[in-house]
Amino acid sequence: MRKPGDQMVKEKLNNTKAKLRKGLWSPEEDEKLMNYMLMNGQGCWSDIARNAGLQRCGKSCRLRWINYLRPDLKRGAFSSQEEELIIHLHSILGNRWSQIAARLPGRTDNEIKNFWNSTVKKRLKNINNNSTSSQDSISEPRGAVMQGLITMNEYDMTAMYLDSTSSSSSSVQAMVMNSQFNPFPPLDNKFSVVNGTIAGSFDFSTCLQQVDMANRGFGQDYGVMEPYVMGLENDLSVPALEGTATEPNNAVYDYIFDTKANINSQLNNSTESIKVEDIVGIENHWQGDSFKMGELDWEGLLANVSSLPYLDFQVE
DNA sequence: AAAGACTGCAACCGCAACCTT
DNA sequence: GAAGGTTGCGGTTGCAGTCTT
Repeated sequence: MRKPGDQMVKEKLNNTKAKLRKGLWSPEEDEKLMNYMLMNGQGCWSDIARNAGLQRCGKSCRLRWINYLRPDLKRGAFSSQEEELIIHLHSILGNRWSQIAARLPGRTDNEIKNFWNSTVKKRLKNINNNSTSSQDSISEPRGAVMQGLITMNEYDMTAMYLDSTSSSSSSVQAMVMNSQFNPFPPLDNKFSVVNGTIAGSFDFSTCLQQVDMANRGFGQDYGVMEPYVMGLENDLSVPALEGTATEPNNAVYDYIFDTKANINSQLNNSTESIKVEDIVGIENHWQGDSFKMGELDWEGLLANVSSLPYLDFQVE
């Protein structure tokens, strides 16, 4: 970075800095920047700031243009479809807001970040609290997991997701120890474990959420998390959940937590990494035919998701 | 009606990566 | 290769508007 060598340069810099405005943009400033951008297009931002007659730094101009003035920006609240997509993409990408924004036309990374940090996070947390309070005999986070395993209410799984990501004991967790245990039954054609052992780590909650989203698709409700339970039943000799969706099955969640602990200890010693697409099989993630939602090409968007770059999960 | 608490969001900050000289 | 300059990103902050008491 620049480190001015002499006092004169320093003073000049300070004088320049002192003139620069900060804080909220006035309508006049917006107009200046908008006009300049429409006339001249994008270029070097510090030049733009200067040439447009703005007492702002280039960085500030860039931010204002990208987050507010750009003509292709979509205004207004997020639709439920966008919300679903954000939750889904966040489960894959984490806090890579720019990458998430790249898959939501007309939305900015800042907007999505704010939306996540205020609306989504809070909503999921509330739902999680509600779901666990109805199971007061089961402690956290078990209550949440139990609830998620038993029912498929709208946000059970994402509530679990949030619960686990905010819990230090299960922040970055692993799920799969060997190929016999497949956390993604609907995706089993894609899920594979390297040499019988997962060679990296990923969020335990994420895999559960993947199952949730994969089973539901957009707007679908399967009621019970059947494939997950079937996976357990077929492969692990753990009794499947029987009867109604409200009966807890201690064996199932005990197994999951034990497995989780085992995997964690394995992964702590692992030095390799695994690609997320190997795990979730994104291109086969979405069931059903084409989606038509609002004005967006959701099918295209989802296809676009399949082109996500590989993500290497780091072992903690 | 007023004051304090809460919320949502625009904008800033620091950092890292990349490009240019 | 080093240093300066720019861009882009994610985390954080500050403030205006809204809600609650």
